[in-house]
Amino acid sequence: MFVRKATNRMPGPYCLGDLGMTTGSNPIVSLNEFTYKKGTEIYREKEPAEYVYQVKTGAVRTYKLLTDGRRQIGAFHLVGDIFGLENGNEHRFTAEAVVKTALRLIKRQSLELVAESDPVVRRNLLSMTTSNLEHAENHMLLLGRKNALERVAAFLLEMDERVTAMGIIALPMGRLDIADYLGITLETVSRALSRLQQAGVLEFIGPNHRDIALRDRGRLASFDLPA
Amino acid sequence: MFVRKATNRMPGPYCLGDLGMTTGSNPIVSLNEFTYKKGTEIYREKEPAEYVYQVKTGAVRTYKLLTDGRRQIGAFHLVGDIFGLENGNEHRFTAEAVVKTALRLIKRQSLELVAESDPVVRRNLLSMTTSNLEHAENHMLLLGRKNALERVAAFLLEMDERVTAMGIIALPMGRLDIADYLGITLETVSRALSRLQQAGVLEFIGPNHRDIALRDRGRLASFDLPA
DNA sequence: GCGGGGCGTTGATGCAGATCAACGGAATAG
DNA sequence: CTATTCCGTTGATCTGCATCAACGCCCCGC
Repeated sequence: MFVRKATNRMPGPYCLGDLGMTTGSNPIVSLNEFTYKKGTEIYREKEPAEYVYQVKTGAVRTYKLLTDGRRQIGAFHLVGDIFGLENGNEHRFTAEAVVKTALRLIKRQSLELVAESDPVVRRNLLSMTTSNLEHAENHMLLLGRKNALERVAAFLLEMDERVTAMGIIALPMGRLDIADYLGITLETVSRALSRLQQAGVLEFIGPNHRDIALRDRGRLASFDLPA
Repeated sequence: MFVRKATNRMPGPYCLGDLGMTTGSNPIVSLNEFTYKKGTEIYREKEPAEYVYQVKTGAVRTYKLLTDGRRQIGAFHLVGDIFGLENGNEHRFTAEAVVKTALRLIKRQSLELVAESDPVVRRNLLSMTTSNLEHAENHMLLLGRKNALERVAAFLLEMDERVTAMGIIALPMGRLDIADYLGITLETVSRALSRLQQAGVLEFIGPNHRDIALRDRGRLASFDLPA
């Protein structure tokens, strides 16, 4: 039931680049780039946090597991997002590529060195942590108190602000990932999406039902946070 | 069903003190102390964050509400805990006194002023935010993927490390607060506690069933994170 | 000290979502 | 191009927790 397929580790990173997060004239920090195949592990929970990552292409999921395989995805990281930033010394989630994904790697040590002297970088680092905290706080409300339809509606609205090109949400992740993010099952996700489609709130564009056009954002929002 | 009693605001704070968080010789920051009656609001979600608070006595709950009254408590703040620290300008939770509570108030502005020049304070502030994030991340796993018994077991183990005096957990909050923290109902909390009592894992000490002695922490832990 | 509301518990019942199952179409490997 | 596996959907059934209800004790105010 809760069996998960083993994921392969990828070998280490290789290339160089620059730090997208800093503003204007900042010293160069040690940078690499690397590509991960779909489903491969980027780092594992409790592993020492050596790098911070930025998504160049693709998508990443970060999650925690219970001993019997139940999984809670904490966040999806899409193009441009930075993840893997820890203030402690080890990662608190496992990170995997949802699809073929290119990452920019920043050596944590070098980043901390820059932060030491640059108040702007320091501020950005803090505001990243704060954003993560805020997201987690909102997600606690969703996981603790929203019903299935509300969760899926909230998910679509979140993705609508993040993966939309020309009004179409192109979901990189499958139903199981969505389910494990929302704390429900993949069947329940599927049923909720079907209901929203039948209600005329959304439309599936492609044949694989991962491309979604929102037809009525107002009504979708009304499925979340009900009166 | 989801009706909540209105909570009264208390007037502003009055007294002075010192900053418990700083290490050793630090400049004095603007400090006040104030007492809140049981159930009174300390600040409200979306309100500008003017102060940071430290619990001197009592306990505080911070929560978010849905429009129909469903409530998710994000954290309980017990003696010594600091809460209300926001990096943005407004509070993201509502805070209420669980019982009669004495708080130390620190003007946010003065704290930021100190942080500007003092790397130690800065580090402490960051590590506080990180602790909050870590707690929220663990709580997402609980809310998304654990069953009722596992949630209550996890709650007891968390409280065991925080409110224990002489091996006895003295819970300041009622069953409804626990339920809204764990994303279940108060009846389910009560039933889980009864089950744990009958299993010999815990014992109610007083007559009001808020004082609990853990008799078998190992078995309690086995109810959480099951194999 | 006494009365009453609040809180915790327990039982009966209901239901949203989990689980089990089957199917069809699409992506992928060869 | 074809075979195979994966993925999303839908239906049937089950179940853990929510809901509804009742009761008794404790605690608080008077």
